[in-house]
Amino acid sequence: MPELPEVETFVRALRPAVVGRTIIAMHNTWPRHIDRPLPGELAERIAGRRIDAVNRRGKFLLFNLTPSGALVIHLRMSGHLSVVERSEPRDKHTHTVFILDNDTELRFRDTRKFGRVYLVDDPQEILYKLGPEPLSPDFTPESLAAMLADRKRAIKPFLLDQTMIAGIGNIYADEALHYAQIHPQRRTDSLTPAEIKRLHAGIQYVLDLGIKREGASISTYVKPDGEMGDMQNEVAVFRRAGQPCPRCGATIERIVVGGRSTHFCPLCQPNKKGDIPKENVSP
DNA sequence: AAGAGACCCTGGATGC
DNA sequence: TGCATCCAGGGTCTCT
Repeated sequence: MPELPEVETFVRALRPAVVGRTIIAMHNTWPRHIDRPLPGELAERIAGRRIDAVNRRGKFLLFNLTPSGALVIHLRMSGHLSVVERSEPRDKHTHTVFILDNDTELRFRDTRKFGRVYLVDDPQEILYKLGPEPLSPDFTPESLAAMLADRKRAIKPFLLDQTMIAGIGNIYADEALHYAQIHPQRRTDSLTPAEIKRLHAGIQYVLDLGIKREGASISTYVKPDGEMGDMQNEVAVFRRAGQPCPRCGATIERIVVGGRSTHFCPLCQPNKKGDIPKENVSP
């Protein structure tokens, strides 16, 4: 499932293929893919606009358009974007297509159909609720500490809350908590300064590694070119229940927290404040 | 504030 | 072999 590193991988791959291209038409076979405006109106309005930049905010892709506006895409569970020759046959799950001015097209394939497309004047219409970018300088241990102290909930759903921190999904939440040796059900206001520092480092470490490895091909995700990412080989706990923890060898468990399957090591992520076996402290 | 549950979807896994 | 059923998973919404 595309999270921040997977979306970043799409952005980097698409950028050279679409920047400077003009969209000449849009085709859609699944109207619910288009959040706003109505599909017919989007097709009419987007034709003739040029893509000037491709960026990411949280898990959203942003295509800046000239003379105005932005195309915003969220891939949700199974979305995939690629730019291919128009002559290439379309996959049956390709529901939205932007035809470009050089005989290529930007294809939005989405098996689960949860993805969404928006054409807006100002992306803030969609993005205003998002929390900070976890890899930006304004995300610091201090800013994280302030957010955590302010509420009383389990840390795992906190990490998945896009209004707190933008871009973390189920894989990277579990991995960051394992890195930081924090139990997923720990209350946000119970974390010690040392734990918060480790969590901050863990979030940045796993997301950065995810980007370097071009995403985790664990369920359906593949890179824009159809190849698998490499992050699935670096994963310590996610979907590894029953297997040994790479840090301490204990058996990884799966529980449900906030309605999401959650994977953790019961030995190096104990559910007690500060209770970390000293032989298992990470290097 | 925050948790629980429903909803949207399909393919893969499991059950019979 | 084949059919029915369950489940994951991000985000949004409603209810408590």
